[in-house]
Amino acid sequence: MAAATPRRQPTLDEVAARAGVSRSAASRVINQAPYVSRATREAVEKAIRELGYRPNRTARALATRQTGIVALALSHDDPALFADPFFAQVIVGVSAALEETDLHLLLCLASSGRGRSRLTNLLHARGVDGIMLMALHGEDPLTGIVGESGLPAVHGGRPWHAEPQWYVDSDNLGGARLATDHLLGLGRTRIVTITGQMATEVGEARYRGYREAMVMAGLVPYGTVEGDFTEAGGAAAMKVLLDRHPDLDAVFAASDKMAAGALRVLSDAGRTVPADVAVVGFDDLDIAAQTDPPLTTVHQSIQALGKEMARMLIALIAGEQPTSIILPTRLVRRGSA
Amino acid sequence: MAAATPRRQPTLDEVAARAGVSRSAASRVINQAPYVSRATREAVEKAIRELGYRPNRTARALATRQTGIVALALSHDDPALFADPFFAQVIVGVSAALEETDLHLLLCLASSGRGRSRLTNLLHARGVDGIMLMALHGEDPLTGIVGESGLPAVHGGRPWHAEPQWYVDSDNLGGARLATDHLLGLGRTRIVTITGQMATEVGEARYRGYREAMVMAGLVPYGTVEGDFTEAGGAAAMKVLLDRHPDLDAVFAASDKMAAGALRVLSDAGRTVPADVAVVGFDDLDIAAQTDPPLTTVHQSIQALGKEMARMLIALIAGEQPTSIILPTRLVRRGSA
DNA sequence: CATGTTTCTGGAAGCGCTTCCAGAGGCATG
DNA sequence: CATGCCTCTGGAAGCGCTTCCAGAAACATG
Repeated sequence: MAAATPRRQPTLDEVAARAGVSRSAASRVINQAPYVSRATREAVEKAIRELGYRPNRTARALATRQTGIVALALSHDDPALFADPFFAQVIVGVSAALEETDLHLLLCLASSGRGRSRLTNLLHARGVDGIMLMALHGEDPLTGIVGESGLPAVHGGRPWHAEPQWYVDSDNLGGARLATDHLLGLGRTRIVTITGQMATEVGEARYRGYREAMVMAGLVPYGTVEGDFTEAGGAAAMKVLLDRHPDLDAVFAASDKMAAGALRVLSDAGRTVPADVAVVGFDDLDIAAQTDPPLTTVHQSIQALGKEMARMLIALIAGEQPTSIILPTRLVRRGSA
Repeated sequence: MAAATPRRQPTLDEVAARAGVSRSAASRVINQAPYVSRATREAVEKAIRELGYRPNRTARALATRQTGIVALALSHDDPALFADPFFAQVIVGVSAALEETDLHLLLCLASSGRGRSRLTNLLHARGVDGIMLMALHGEDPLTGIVGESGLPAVHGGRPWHAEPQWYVDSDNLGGARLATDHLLGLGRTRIVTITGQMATEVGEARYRGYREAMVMAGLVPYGTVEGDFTEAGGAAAMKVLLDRHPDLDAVFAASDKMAAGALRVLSDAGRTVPADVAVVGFDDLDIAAQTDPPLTTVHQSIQALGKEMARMLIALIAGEQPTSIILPTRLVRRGSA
C-alpha cells in the first residue's frame, strides 16, 4: 500500500480550528466572499499558509455541483487516426483557453462502442460540466449521446445535415471559393476538384465553394472526383481526373494531403506545376510548405478553432448564451499556383 | 440559463424509495456487495431501470476518496511541439489501457508556469488518483511537483540523471547498439553519429549504445555531432560531419527526423545512400517510410509505452508494487542501410 | 428448545466542502 | 434613547454517495 497512500491533506475544519474561527468563516475567506473582517481573513490566511491547505476539489465539486472539468470527445473509426496533427492542434487551442480558467480537460477517445458507453456514463454521472466534440459524420452517435445528457455542448465543425445549437467552424465554403477564385484569376478555366468525403460537412462545403466560384465566373464544374482527405486518395483521384480531362489546367484539392498526392501524380505524368497545371490545397498543414513546389493553400487555424470552442463552452457553463462562430480562412500563396 | 441547466438526475435516495428499501441496501446492489437478497436486488434494479439512474461520480468520489481520474502531464517548452506525433501515440496507448477500466484521462499541458501551478493545485487538491508524466530534462520542475504531491506517479522515459521509482522506457541503449551493429555488419567502419540533446536520457542513451557497439567492435567513435532531434538539426549536423570526416561511410542518426535531414544533405553533397553512405535512424515514425531512400531505422512502439504506463499506474493505485519496464526495440530494414 | 452461525437489513455517521439563516454587534439617524 | 441598517459571525443543513454497526430474521447445531 505504501505507494498508494498519499499523505492526508489538511481539511477546512483544521484550518478553521487553527485560525480560531468557524468553518463557514474560513470558507468565506477562501471563496473571497464579502462580509469577512480583516482580522478573520488574516487569521485564516495564516492558518492556510502554515498548514499548506488546499481545498479538496471533489468536496467542493459536490457542494457546488460543478466539477471544474470539461470533456473533449473525439470520434474516429480508427484510433490511430487520432495521430492526425489536426487533433493535436485542437487540443493545444482548447488548453490555451482553459488555462485562463480553473477548468481542466478530460480527453475521451470515443471511437469504439466501449469508449462511447464510457462517455455516456461520464456525462450522465455528471463527471464533467460540459463537453466539446468533433463529430464529422451526421450519423455520428456522439451527437445523440451528448444531446441526451443535457449538458452544455459545443461542436467543432458541423456534422453533416445537422446544425448543432452551438458550434465553431472554419469557413470551408469561403475558403474553397477563395482558392477557386485565385485559380480563375490566374486565367485558368479548366479547373477540376478533388473533394473530401461528400458525406461530411467539410467535404461538401469545400465542394460547394468550388462550385459556386465556378458558376459565378460563368463556368460549370469542369471535373470532380471524390477523395478521402488522404494523400493516397488524392493521388488516385488525380489519376482519374487526368484520364478523364487530359486538358485540365488547374486543380483544387480539398486538403493539403490530397494536394500532395496530386502533385506527385502530376509530376509522374510529366506535367509541370504550376506552368501546366496550377494546384491549390486546403488546411495549410506543415506538409504544405514541404511539397515540391510548395503548396499554395487555404489557411485555417485549428488552434483558434479549439480556443473558440473552449471559450464558447466556458460561456455556456456560466449560463450565457454565446453565438456560434465561423472562423475566417485565407489564401496562402506559395509556388503551386 | 436555459442552456446551462441540465435536468436533474435521480438520486440514490429516490431509487431506494421507489424500490421500497433503504439507501444502504440500494448502494449495496449497485456496488455488488455481498449480503443482498434476491428480492432486494431485483427491486432495486427495476427502480434503477425505470428511473434511468446513474450514480453521481462526484458524490461517489467524495465517499470513496477516489476520483476515477488519472492525469497525463506533458512538459514542453513550446506548446506547439505537442503536435509531435509522439504525444498522440502516447495518448492513444494510454487511452487503450484505461478503456478497460473505469478511469478517465485528464490531459495537462504543463509547459508554462501557469500550467504548472494548475497542475500543482490539481494534485494537492486531490483532483486525480494518479499521474503519468513525460519529463525529458532532469531539471524538469514536473518531477518535483509530482513527487511532493505524494500521489502514485509513473514516468514515461527516464529524466536525465534521475531514476524515478516507476517508469516505462524504450530500450534506447539496445536500439542504438542494434543500429550500429547493423552498420558494422555491413562492413562499415567509419560510422559517425548525430546525437539528440545530450542533456536528455534519450539522447545520452542512444549515444552510449552507438559508442558501446563501436568499442565492442574494436573501434572508437568516428565522429559525433550533437543534434536536437529535429530535421533541421539533423541537416546542420550532417554538414558539419561531412566537413570534418569526408570519408565517412555510415551515419547513425538518433531520430528519424534528423536522419531525414541528413539524407537531404547527403544527397545535396552528391553522396549516394546507401552505396556511399549507409544511414540508420531511430523511432520508425511515418516519415521513415517516406524518405528517399526509405529509412532503415530502429522501431519503438510509443503506443505500447503509453499502454504500459497506464497499466503501471492502475496497479499502483490498486496498491500493488509493479516493477519498472523497458520496452524492446527492433531494427526495421528499408533502403538506407 | 436454547444456542450459535450466517444472511440480510436500515439507521447513522461520515467524506470535505458551500451556503442559508438567525442573530450579535456597531453605527448613524430621527 | 428607540429605531433602522449595515457588517460580520457561527450553527446547521445540505451536496449524493459509502460503510460501519447493531440488530432482526433465517437457518443449522447440540
